[in-house]
Amino acid sequence: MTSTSSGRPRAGTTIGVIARELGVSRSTVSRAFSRPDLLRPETVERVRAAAEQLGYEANQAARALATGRSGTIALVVPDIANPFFPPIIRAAQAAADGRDYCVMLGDSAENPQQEQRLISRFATQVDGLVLVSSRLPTAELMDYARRRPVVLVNRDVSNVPRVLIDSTTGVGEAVVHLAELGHKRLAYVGGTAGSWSDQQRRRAVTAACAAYGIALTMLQARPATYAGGVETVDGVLASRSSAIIAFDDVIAHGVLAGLAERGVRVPDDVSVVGCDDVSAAMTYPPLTTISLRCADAGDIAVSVLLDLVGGRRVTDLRCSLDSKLVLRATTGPAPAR
Amino acid sequence: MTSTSSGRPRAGTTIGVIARELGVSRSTVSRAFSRPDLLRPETVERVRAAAEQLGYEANQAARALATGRSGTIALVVPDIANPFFPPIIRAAQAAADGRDYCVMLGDSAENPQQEQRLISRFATQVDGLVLVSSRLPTAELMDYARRRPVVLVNRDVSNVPRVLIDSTTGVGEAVVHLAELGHKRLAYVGGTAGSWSDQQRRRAVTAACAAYGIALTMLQARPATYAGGVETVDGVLASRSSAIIAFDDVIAHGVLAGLAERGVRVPDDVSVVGCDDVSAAMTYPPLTTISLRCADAGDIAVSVLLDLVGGRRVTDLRCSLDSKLVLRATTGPAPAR
DNA sequence: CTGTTAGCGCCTTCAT
DNA sequence: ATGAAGGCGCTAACAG
Repeated sequence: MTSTSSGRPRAGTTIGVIARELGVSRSTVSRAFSRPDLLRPETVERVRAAAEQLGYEANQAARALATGRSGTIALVVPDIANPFFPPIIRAAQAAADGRDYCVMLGDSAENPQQEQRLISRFATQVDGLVLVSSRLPTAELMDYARRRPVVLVNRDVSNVPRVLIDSTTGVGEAVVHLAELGHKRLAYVGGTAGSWSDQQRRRAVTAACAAYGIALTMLQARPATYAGGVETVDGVLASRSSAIIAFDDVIAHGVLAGLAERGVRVPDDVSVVGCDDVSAAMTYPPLTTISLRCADAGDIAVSVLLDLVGGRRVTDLRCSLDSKLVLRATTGPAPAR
Repeated sequence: MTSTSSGRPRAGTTIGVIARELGVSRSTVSRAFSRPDLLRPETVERVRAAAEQLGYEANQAARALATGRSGTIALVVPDIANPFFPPIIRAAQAAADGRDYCVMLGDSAENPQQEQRLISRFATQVDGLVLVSSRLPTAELMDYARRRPVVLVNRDVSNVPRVLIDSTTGVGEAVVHLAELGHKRLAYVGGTAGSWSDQQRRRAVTAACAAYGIALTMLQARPATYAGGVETVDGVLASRSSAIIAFDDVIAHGVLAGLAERGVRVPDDVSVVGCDDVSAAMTYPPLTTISLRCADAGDIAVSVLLDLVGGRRVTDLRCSLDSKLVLRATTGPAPAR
């Protein structure tokens, strides 16, 4: 027995049977749900009661066919298992749910072809899409956006609405912090080459280091994973940097592990800063990192998308979310030379 | 410009326009896609070419309305941001995609009410559901399963198909390993109270410790998070255990942090074992942990579900996936008393 | 305020 | 092997 008092939804309870039961037309039943404002409140109530009692559940497919809207949006990400994305997905799903929308999830496995396939598949059956860290060419994204509502996250394409998780301020703070600790040589360990985020961070470190007279070595974790972070350590050491800023927390942890393997102490010998703050607090030693507003991004992206779906014309929306440095245990004074 | 040679999908390309274009009936066009075996190969080819050229995309809603099947399944999890789930989700999505199905994702926020809401919402519009670590009462799950195809992951309800990520063997191996290292007192730090997984692990440690004459202290991280793990450390220390098995890697890391705060060395003073092996390898120090076949679970759950959807009658399927201990850096010989 | 009348785009018997 | 006709369940003018 379920706890609800209604009879269990017998398949095949349509507006038709409710209508017959109540001696009204099917339109009336339909309106009781979609446009109750057009009905006498009393009627609405009667219909709803009958529906409840008969275990009626609207058929979404039928509704979608009739209205042209599915009540569903798509969300595609490069890799669900990368801890950067779950907070975004979670917030996006919650936001959609709050507006009575469902979300279809796609994982492109960092593969543009797969991403394209997913988008084409989804495009025909959702009201709009959120594309996170898309790996697709700009022209293609503009193309998609022209046909259906699209919101980008962490991809800056003019004329398509986008929310950007901006690490600039956080990176700046990190460099200042390191400079104040007396560091003179810094290494940046980049992530996915060419990604919007990586480019942004490269620019930010470059600018900040220039401003503070810090020598900067540009490295790249390949692949952009924990293992890639481990391997990058030789390069870091070769550069004689006393501080490292990594593209993300995962790579930072790889760097940490690589450093430890070689007997380099953190933060005594070398300081390390991560980025994302998504697993940083849950690991030992606690990683000093740049905290990003990922959840906000998911939430906002969906809100914007649903506004678009609702017909609001948005003119080149570009929402930038700031970041900040969070001090924990992996940074310290530069060692004496 | 897109790379495909086909014209861009003009909205409103239906089987009707293809039919007219080719001078055939709509049935023929329809069959070219859904039942090509009923058509002359040559006809199929002609139709497909025209469709391609006109940028035809089947309308899923219409198809769903006509056939009663949506080509979509639902996947609901308690918390996307918990690193245990993404590998499952990822594999499930990939498996669905491979069979041309879409997946709707729901996050219940560990909340049974929310889970119920999501399920009701989804139930009407998907062909089947995968429920991961469901927090719902058994009776209710059976009820749902009676109406639509349902596959459970990590929840053992008889007569509903389920795939269980079994930690028993791994826990056993962990206890043996610890016993061989000379540990006499062990603490188990449990997770979400009452969850299937936690119960299973409790049983497994209890049995193994009994077999090896190890004194066991049962603790519980509350909440079942990193922070909860940190706080549980006082209890661990009070029990004078020299080894700890934690419910999952996240809690294990909390324990690690708590231990470090109090100056307890790992593994010199205390050994720690996690469970899941999902973030364990990507963190420093590398955590000895019980490796679970999460991705397999997602994959299998979806396969089974789609078999069910396809009409195969499954009689009380119960698939159990074994686990194994993975040695890394957080276990060592018991300290001399 | 409510009923009537047409579809939405596709699939599917039933004929041919 | 293909066409004709009806219906899936709902919404949306248009009347009244």
